[in-house]
Amino acid sequence: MKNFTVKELLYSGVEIDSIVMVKGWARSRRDSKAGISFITVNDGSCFDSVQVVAENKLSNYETDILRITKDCSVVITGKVVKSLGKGQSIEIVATTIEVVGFVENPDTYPVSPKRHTVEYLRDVAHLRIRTNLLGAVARVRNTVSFAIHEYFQKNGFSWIHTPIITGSDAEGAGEMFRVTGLNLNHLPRTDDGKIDFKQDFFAKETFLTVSGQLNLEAYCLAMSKVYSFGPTFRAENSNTTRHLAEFWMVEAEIAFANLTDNATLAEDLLKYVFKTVLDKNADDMKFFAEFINKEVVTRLESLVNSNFAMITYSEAINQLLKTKVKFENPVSWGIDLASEHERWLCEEYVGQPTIVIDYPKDFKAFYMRLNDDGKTVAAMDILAPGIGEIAGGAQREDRYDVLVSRMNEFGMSQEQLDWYLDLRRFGSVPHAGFGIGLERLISYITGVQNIRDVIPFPRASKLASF
RNA sequence: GCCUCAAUAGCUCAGUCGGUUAGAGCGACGGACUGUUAAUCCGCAGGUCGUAGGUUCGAAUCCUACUUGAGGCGCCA
Repeated sequence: MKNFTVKELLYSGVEIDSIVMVKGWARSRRDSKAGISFITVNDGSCFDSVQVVAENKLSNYETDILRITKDCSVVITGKVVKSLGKGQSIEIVATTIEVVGFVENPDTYPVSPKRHTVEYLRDVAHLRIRTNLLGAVARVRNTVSFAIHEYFQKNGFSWIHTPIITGSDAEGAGEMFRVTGLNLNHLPRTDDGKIDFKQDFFAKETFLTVSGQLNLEAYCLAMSKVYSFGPTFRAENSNTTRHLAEFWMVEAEIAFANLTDNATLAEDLLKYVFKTVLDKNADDMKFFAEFINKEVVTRLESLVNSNFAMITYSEAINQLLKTKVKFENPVSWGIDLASEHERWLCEEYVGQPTIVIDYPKDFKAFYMRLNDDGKTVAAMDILAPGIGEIAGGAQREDRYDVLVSRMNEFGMSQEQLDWYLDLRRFGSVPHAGFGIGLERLISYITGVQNIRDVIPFPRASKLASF
């Protein structure tokens, strides 16, 4: 007898009268005194559950089947029939139902068949996957991840596994977690009382990566089109709906390219991902549209068929100065855009994802290419309504002298990044890249507002359970 | 890190001005009914009111500290 996933049963045209086996978890049980019970079974393969009809002539009807509660694990064998009821085209008339694992204490089982808040479900992250919401998120996350690889692979990019442990403390993207093999109770000291990292595993200070970009640039200047996709770590004590201490980031880097090429690539990638999700996860997206945010489907559909808006920082400042909307943070050329400014720009002024380019050099990273005006750098941020910054990137400074002087402005030691400067000495080319926060992207796609609900087991300040 | 708000049944919440035995919905359990699918109806059980102090004749309610959570800001993806 063939084993089927629920998805195969519901959507692969399994023939009526086929004898099948399906395994999963009971979502609900409803009894009819006519002598039958209805058990819906979900196995995570798709949003919908398959309905199983259990007649009271089954040998374990009284002893087992009438004791089935939400999330008891079951193995069903039976015949596929056209459904007599509404809500599904087919159902399974069971010949056997084996309850593999009952749920102890169904009265206090954390994921009872009722609405739960996402805040509560975070405390039971190991069980929350059995809800419609978190199951749908998990499937979309998978689709997004695979689509990203698919896009790059179809377009000639190589996937580069940039290191997780880094010795560079100059990446500048944020506070870093330390990596050490030292015994924290007996730290070796140098003569002047500082910690002697020469005795540590790597014989130097090391950290978890905050970005694979610098390493990725090295591969870019040999392989032309590269990307990395993996976990990233930031030790910032950020307490928001859009920050995590451990998150996944996609970074792309292209050679012989400028900022426009970069923006085009990012936009094309995002559209591909949106289209793929709409295509593969229509039922999950329908659920988000119904229960989370009415607009998640329509806004993705319209994005796929339109161009992202692009605006320079200077134009953005002009518009922010023109509007009658009052901001907490005063607007003038030279300020870093605050959340309220970004939100107004993409939500009110433009109304869709917006690429802001050419920021003042003073608050952007040292590696961004200085524009000819001497005041701005070739940076770009992609802002998404409801989320804020979803991607950030830049054309890189490819001129050795300019890069060195920028590093000096930032008070950075050349010694530390000598290898990075080498890339400008030996066959340097204009190149550009960007990073996309995977969780922010999923948050935007699904409408699930808190980033902690779109990653399986969130790590954030004071949060490392499970 | 800063600001604001919150913590009462398994979950979501109500609880008036500080006053007798702390309530509802959902869930669970029992029953009725039904090809049901967020079923419906009836019934029953379920509480050290986040923790520790304090004020008071009396505290879920007022005060202090702590813990945890949420939202906003900053940092950013």
